[in-house]
Amino acid sequence: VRHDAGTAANIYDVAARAGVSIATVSRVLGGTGPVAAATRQRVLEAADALRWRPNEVARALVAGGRFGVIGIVFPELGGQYFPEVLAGFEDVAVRNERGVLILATHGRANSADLVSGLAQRVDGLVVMDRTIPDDLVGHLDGAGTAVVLLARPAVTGIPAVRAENLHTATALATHLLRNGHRSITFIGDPDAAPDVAERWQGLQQALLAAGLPVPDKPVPCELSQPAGHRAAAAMLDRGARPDAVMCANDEIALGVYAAARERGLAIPGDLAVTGWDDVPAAQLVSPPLTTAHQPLRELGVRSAERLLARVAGDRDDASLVLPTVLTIRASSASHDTHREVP
Amino acid sequence: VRHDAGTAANIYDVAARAGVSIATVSRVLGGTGPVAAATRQRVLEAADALRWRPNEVARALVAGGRFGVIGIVFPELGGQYFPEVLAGFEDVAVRNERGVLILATHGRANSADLVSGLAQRVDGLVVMDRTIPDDLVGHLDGAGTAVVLLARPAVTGIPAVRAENLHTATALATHLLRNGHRSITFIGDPDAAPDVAERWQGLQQALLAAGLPVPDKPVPCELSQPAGHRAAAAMLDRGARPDAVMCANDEIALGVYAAARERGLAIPGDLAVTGWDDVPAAQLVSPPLTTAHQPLRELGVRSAERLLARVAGDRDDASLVLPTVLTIRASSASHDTHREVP
DNA sequence: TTGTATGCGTTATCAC
DNA sequence: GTGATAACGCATACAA
Repeated sequence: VRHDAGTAANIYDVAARAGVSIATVSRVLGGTGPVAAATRQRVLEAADALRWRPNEVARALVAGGRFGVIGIVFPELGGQYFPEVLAGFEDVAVRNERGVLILATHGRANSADLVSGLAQRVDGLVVMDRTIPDDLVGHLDGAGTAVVLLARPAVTGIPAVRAENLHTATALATHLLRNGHRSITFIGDPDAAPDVAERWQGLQQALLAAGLPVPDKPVPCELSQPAGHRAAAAMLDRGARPDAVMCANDEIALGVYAAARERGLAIPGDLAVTGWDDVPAAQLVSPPLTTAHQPLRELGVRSAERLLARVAGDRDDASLVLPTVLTIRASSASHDTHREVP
Repeated sequence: VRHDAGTAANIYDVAARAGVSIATVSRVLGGTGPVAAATRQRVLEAADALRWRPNEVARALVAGGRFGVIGIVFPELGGQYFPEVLAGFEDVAVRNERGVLILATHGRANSADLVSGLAQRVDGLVVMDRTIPDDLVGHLDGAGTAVVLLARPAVTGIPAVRAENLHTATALATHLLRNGHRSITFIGDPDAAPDVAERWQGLQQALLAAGLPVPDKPVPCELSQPAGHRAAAAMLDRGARPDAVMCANDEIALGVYAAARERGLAIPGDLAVTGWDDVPAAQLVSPPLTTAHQPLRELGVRSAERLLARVAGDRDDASLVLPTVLTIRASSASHDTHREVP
């Protein structure tokens, strides 16, 4: 006499109501093994009446830890970048009938524990940036949780999915140089993410190749608009006035816009600005922002696909680099052709 | 002789290595019951050597379905709105040591099944918009999965968390009327979300109160920038030229900006525009966009908090309405004071 | 303080 | 075609 209220029915309740054994109930719902049509009908009706659905946890336990769930670990969740990656990831997951578990480490000290816990509840994990130490990555993958890395270098035996940074950054810097910008400041923290480090490196290489002085350090800055605003304000207010600033992402660049506007500086007349990511706002602001278009959504899609393949036993550990497209707009034009009255 | 490779160790392996029973191992790691210091030490060392962590699935099975995971169901994942809500939700979850499982229904026909499946793996679920039918909401809550509704009306016994819409929309429309805008078109689909329906209703009420003709239907439009662009283009190209458009959200409004710009129409000189949400881009575009600021992140925070309370047994079913702040910027100024040359 | 035995809800392997 | 029953990995009441 179960199924009073509050408590969900279990397989025994259904079996009793249909007058069969639990084995038969399991066969009917799992579609495994032969069942007489009449029996199947009775079981289905009983399950329906009791609103019973097999318990996923018990199912996962007997399956030896197959959950039908994949996870993704972000450093943060804000901004435009991570949500777009997540959207692509989720799309693939749902298409393949997998649940999606997410975690943002926020630089917490116990990130490794959090991720270890997460790994216990998923079939596989996409790990982004430097959210956890390399040895944990290796251990998780060795312990039966498939792992794919995202936006960071690969680890032996474990594939990474990334977007191109170095060459695109060099090309972007070269574009600025061609437009007559000589002093170029990088705003962003290379230690914040592998992607940022590569962009900074790309700028350095371009300056070196042009025979220009290479700044030894960037203006450190978080990847957010308020941080970009503050960093640019501080820079400009202490009298530093480069020809151009190359920002680690679009949000920083939009913060620079605000700082420049406050100080009556014209873009690109007084200061050329470039971003990275090509967020929707980049083409709406004025002047439209020169940036590098990363396939954000596709990063999520490809990493999810690789992860599902690995969960299914694929041992291919080749990394994947997705193309980034330089997107030139008005914010990086030469001073001469775009001088405006502030 | 377990723990060869590839396979994770279990509690028996650890117990054997430490020379104790599995009960003792369980006690040590769970912190339940008394254990001699020396024994505890041996167990800890064994667990460490085998890199063993208790299996969360088995643990959940024993606990009768307590997973330490909460879930949230979105209609979609794109745009600026959902990610921000998610960020707030995730923050509360992690602070309370809970995992986060997400699902976007994308209007799929089998959404109810997907959500039912999700409910099997979480302690509680925040359900947003009209992603699943009311009776399923009631059933889930009755079957042991705590439920909190978000951005939609409450169901008997189940609380909802929402942001204010009706009064704010009326106030926004009244603001437009005061600025001399007489014909106001609503762009957005009231059937898309309860929030949108209330905004549309607010406009109707304001027009009615002002004794002006009330349009019988809005211009239907998805909540995205491209859709807003298309809808506005179609409207303008068929000669309809209202004084003002009130958009269901900011993304639609930004699409209207693009359509207006293409046609040489000045905002607000030829067409006043308002949005909803106050996304970051709203203050960056020119002219800055008049909108209504919803506490997006707080919607996520509050719904997560209510959910955790319900998971813990709280039966309070009072709903919560968060304040929305009308944010007047230049895009809704009167025609006279802001006429610009296109 | 520690060990033994049972149950959580399901699937799968046997018999029948 | 169908029914017992043994795992799956862990927590815990009960014994010792």
